Amino acid sequence: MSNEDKFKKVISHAKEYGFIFQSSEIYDGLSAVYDYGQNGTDLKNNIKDYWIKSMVQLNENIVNIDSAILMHPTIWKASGHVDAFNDPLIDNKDSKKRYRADVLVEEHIAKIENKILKEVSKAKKRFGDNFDLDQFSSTNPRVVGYKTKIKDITETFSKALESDDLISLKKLIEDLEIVCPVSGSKNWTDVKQFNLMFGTKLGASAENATDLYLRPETAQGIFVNFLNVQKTGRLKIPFGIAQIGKAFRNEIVARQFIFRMREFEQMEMQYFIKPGTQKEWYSKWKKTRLAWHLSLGLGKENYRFHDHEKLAHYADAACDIEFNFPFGFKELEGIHSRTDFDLSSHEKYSSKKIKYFDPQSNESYTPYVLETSIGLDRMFLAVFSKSLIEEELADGSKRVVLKIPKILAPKKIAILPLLKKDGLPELSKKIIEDFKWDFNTVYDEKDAIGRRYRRQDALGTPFCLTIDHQTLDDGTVTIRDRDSMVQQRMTVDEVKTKIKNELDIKTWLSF
RNA sequence: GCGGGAGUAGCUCAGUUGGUAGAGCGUCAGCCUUCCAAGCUGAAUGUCGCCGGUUCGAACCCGGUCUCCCGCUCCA
Repeated sequence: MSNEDKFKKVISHAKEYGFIFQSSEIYDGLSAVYDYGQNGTDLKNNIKDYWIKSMVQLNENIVNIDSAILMHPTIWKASGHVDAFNDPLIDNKDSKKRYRADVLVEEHIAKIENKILKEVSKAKKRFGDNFDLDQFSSTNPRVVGYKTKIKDITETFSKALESDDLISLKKLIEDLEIVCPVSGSKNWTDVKQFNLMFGTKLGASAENATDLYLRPETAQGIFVNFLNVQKTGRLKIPFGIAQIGKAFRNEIVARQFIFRMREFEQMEMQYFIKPGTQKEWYSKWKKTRLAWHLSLGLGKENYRFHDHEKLAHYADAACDIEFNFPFGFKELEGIHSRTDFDLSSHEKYSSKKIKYFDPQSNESYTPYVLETSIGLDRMFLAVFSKSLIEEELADGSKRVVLKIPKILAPKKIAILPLLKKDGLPELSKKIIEDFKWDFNTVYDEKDAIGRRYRRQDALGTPFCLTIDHQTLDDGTVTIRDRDSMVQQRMTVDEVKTKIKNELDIKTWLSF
């Protein structure tokens, strides 16, 4: 099966079995927005729970918060998003390629700088030890010419950028005769400004409303609450603040099902550390986070690290944990060493002191931050797509089964009376009463038992309990395992113990 | 945003040069059945993505639009 076919099956299975629906479907849908259905919500909540347990419950120095989606607009200036999430883009009409207009100009400048370097190295060869760089640069006519050119371009360029003057930016590209690297043509469209943040308004009356953004990431809610949490929680560095929540990005192109959505959910943890210790914490969290993924048993070969070469403005080291999605290896989680960029920046913009006082060393400092940030929807897609298996059985028949890690399965147990008579349904319901306090339990009496097993397979239910006449006599039931299809007869108490063992969080999360 | 493909039942899809919509699977009710789908009987489910146009008549032709998939592009 090709990857594309496989991906299509993932998407239709997700819909058919109540995991994911397109948002507003009866109104033709809303682009790149999806709803989680009855089973998808269970799975998603179980993923959240697995993450929270691992990150917060098992770490006494990591706490959980839930900050608001709406935040003070200045936060996004301090965080850098107002600048960084605004891209001027331009298309080449011949090659149909799109470029960032500012990058085109920057690359052009870099080319001129290269020419200077060439001149310098030529001169170095010629003059040997007598070479005086400063004197050469200020007197060589070619170099001086290049330098003037760069100065002129930079001036016009930064003026245009600062005032968001898109017309001048286009004119600059035309004047510099920048060509498309692909088509080689100078046939450009106008420069268009794209803002990746969703705008909204605070205040019901139009004239007094304040412009706000829906948060493009959850991290800032943690940074701006750093002191609140640290002081009220009496937390000592190193400590972490975790948060699960929605974020919004007005992606230019949102694609690949729930991989890139306009409204999505992040699970983030910001770990506050002493400056200078970021390298060791970076590698420690890389290890821990990968181990968390591997604990689910989706296959070691499906994960890899991808180190960022071009670092974001806030980072001094960064990498992604990539997962082998049906459309290839793509980012699933980011691990970033964010330095003190965010806290310092908020200190500056808010004019409030944001420092940590270390009682042991008696010094006060701005903590460094190590971030782990995972896309919850991507994690869902990773689990779901890798779990969907179409296998051929010994008798040649096919079976579609969702081999979701059992700890994450939306429904844990299906109670199935072998026959719809002789008191078996009634007995089954009694057993459900017993199980439903501890496990998400479902009941099904319709159709042949084999068909019911397959139905549960398609939903990923790990255990099926079959109630038959022998159950009436001696209280034993048949437990059937989703993955191996093996059946065992045992008492209800033994079943309980078995399931509790298999779903034991301690076993899953001990790594 | 550009290019390509697509949209008909819950899912996968068929539908003749334009004549008022079907199949398989699934679902539901019942029968049969003592442990792994594809046994029997019956039933429900569609503004043929949406809007407009052409036509006596449109799932089909034309225009627009929305949505999805792929490639490019973008992606803290």
